[in-house]
Amino acid sequence: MGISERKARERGERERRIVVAARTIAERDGWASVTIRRLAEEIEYSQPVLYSHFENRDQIVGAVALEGFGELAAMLRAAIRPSSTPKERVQDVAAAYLDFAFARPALYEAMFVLPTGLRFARSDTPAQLRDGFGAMATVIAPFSQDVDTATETFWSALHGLAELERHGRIRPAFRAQRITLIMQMVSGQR
Amino acid sequence: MGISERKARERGERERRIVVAARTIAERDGWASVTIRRLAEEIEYSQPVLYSHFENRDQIVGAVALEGFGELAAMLRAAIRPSSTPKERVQDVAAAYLDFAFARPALYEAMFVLPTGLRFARSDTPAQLRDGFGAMATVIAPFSQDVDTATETFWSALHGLAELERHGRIRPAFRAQRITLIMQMVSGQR
DNA sequence: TTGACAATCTAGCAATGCTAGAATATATCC
DNA sequence: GGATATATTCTAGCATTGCTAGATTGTCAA
Repeated sequence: MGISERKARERGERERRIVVAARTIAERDGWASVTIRRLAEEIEYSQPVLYSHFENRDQIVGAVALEGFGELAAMLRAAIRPSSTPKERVQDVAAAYLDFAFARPALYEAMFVLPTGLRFARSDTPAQLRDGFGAMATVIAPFSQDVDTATETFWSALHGLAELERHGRIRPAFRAQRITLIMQMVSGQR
Repeated sequence: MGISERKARERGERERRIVVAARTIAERDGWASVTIRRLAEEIEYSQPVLYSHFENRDQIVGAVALEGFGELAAMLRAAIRPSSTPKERVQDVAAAYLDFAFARPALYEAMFVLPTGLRFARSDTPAQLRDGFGAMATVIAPFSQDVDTATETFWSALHGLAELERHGRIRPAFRAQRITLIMQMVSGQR
C-alpha cells in the first residue's frame, strides 16, 4: 500500500513549502518578517502544524541556512577553473564567496549570524556544512602545510570582510583591494 | 540658579544607570534578557521614562556598544609596547582584539552584530568609533602603502576569527596559529 | 492660591513564539 | 458496516515583547 508513502511525500512537500516561504520572505522583507503566523498563512495551514515539522522558529532558519551552505559550496566549486593558476583560484574563490554573501544577504545571515540550532563539527554534521570548507581547502592546499588552519583563517577573513561591509564599517569601493591582500596572505607573496 | 543644572545632572546619572544595567544584564544573561521592563525595574522608574532617554531599544544597545568601542580602543593601544618590533606589535594587537572579543562576548555582540542605530563613516561619528581603527592603523602602517585598506582587511580578518570561533565553526585550540597567519598577511613574510 | 508646565505613571495595544485541548478526519478491528 | 482507536489539524489562548496615549502627579512662577 502506497498510502503511507503518499502521506510521507505530502508531508515532505509541505515542509519544503515552509522552508521556501521562509527564505522568500526573508530575502524580500528580512528575517524579522518571517513569523510563524506569516508562514502558516503562506502554506495555508494553522500555526501548530509548523511545530510538527520544526521544533521552533530557529530550526526553520536552520533549514534555510542548510540550503545556503549547499549553494555556497556549489558556487565556490564552480569558481575554481581548471585553466587558472593556484593564485587565481584563491582569488576567484574569495570573490565568489563575497559575491554570494552580498547577493543573498538574508541567506548569508541565516548561515552565519542568526541562531539556527545547527551543529557543526559533529559526527552527524550534514555534508553541506563540510562541503564549502572543502572547496576552500582545495584552493588553499597548494600554499599551506596545515591546510585546515589556513582554510579556517582564509574563511574567517572572508567572513569578516562580508560582515563588516554588510554593516557599513568598511568601504565597499575597496573590496577588490582587500581581496588582493587576503590572497597575498594565503600565497605568502607580495 | 543651579536647579536646572542639578536636574540635568540627575537626568544624566539616570541615563548612565540605564546603560550600566543594560550592559550588566546582557553580560550575565544575554541581550535577549535586556527588556525595557527589566531595565525599568532596575532603575526603579516606569517604562516610558526609558523612552525619554532613548528612542528605542536599539539605541540602548548602541549606547553600550559605544562604551565598548572606547574600551576596545584603549585595550588595543595598551597592547602596543614601545619595546616590541613592528611585527610583534601586529601580533599583540591581534591577540588583544580577540581577547577582548572573547572576554566580553555580549559587549562585542552589541558593537558588531546587533542593530544599534550607530552611524559609521559620518561627520558626526563619535571619536570612540574611529579610535580603535586608529590603533590598528598604527601597527599596520609600517607594512603598507595603503594603510586604510590594509587596516580594514586586518580588522575584517580579526572580526571573522572572533565571530566564527564564537559560533563554534573553527577550532579554538588553533587560535594562535591563525593569528600567526594573519600577521604574515600583514607583514608579507613567511 | 492659581494656573501653566514638566515629569512620571497607569493602562493598554498589537505583535510575537509557542501550546493545551477540542474537533475532525482517517485507519483498524470485530 | 459500524464502532473504536489513532492521527491530524484547528481554535483559542497564554505569557512576553516593544512601544504609546492619556491620565496623574509634582514643580514653579505669577
